[in-house]
Amino acid sequence: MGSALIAGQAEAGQMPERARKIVDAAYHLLQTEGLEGLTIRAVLLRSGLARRAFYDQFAGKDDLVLAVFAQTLRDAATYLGAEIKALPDPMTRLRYIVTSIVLGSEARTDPDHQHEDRRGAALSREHLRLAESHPAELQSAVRPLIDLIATQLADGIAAEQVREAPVQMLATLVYNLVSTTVHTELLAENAAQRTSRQHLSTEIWAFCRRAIAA
Amino acid sequence: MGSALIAGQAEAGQMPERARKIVDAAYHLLQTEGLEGLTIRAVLLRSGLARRAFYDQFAGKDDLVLAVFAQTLRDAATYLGAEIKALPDPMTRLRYIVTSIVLGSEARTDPDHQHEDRRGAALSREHLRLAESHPAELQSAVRPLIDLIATQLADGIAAEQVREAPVQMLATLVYNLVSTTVHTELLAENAAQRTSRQHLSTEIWAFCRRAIAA
DNA sequence: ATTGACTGAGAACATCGTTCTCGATATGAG
DNA sequence: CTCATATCGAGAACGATGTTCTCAGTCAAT
Repeated sequence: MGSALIAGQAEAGQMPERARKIVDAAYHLLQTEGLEGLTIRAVLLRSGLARRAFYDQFAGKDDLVLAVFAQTLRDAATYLGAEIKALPDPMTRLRYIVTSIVLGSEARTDPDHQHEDRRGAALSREHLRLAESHPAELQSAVRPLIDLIATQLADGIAAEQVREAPVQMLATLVYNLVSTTVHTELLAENAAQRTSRQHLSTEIWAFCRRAIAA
Repeated sequence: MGSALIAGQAEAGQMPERARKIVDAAYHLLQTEGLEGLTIRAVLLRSGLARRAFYDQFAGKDDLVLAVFAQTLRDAATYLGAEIKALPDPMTRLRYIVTSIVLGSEARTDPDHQHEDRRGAALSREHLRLAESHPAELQSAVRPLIDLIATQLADGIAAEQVREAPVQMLATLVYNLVSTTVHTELLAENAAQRTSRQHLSTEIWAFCRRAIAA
């Protein structure tokens, strides 16, 4: 489980094939090399395209990052949205969403997956910069996942499991808390005094649950 | 109130004068120009020092940012630590700390203060990058404020106002939530559909209060 | 006064995002 | 089939940045 959170090849959509190839290259580069490795030159090298082709499809690097952002979150929301259908009530669903984001690819030492955090961390890092330079685009990129959370919160309010509050804002708080904390904590941890991921996931959920509970 | 949160000239400490001048220049540059304006060349221009002098005092740009980070948070912790002494119980103190961070320089239109968010936003933006490249140094830079929060949480537990939980982790969660959310929200807001800062501060505190309450 | 370490000023280098140039290739009209 | 025009790949070029290097000038100690 959780692996589909990061599976995402660019879906067919109405995106030109060129753009799709570029986003795929960036997606993979972010995963293996981190944000520092995501350069236009590297993307072009990996996608086999020309410089010109890139600037035909994207307004600039920010535009590309935004596209990767949107795709990752769209994939995650789609995957989680399907997973939680089987769960009985809003609170359980929220817990599943939150812990899935924290646990990500299950913290296994599997070398195939050890880099999967990097894209998430990189995107979190870009969050604030994009919020400053492209607020509208960022908001719409994050919307799928925020909306998924907000929907569960609204259902939770209806079921009187969640306190009455602005769901959009509550959802944003939850998302920000989870995404930035996860990457701060996980990156800061020395293998030695390592807070286990499972433990972190439990604590974050306890925090969120109390914060939103009726 | 709140203005001392960002007053900070570099305090005397055991820091060489050269380093202090550089940090001061960076501090001010970050405030007026934002992260994009913080370049080594600009710092040198503003401080009147030579390139060599900079690399004598700091290992690189990251080292400088870390120093600004540390100073800002140390100042904030010192200021808030003094302010809350007058307050009666841990929960009230926590509320004061949280809302002070959110409200920052009181959201006034005072042109002297309108840029004060920029440094905070810039530092938040650098948080994750530094967490990845200099985890230990970052942690010690953030420690003063985290510790201040953790102390109130511990007092709160003793007074049975706060649930029993790992205070250090709880403090980290609160700090991350507040700092990143504030800057995400405040930067994303169009002057039109603007969530008022006061409102945001109330919501965040409600969120935190419930998350930590006994 | 001479030597030697230190240091200021900035040239130089590598890398980045972005733009520009140019020649090849493809395409459509006559 | 030929030629004119548009399209596009390949990469040079530009400006900015972080970092390192060079080279005098300065200042202190012997």
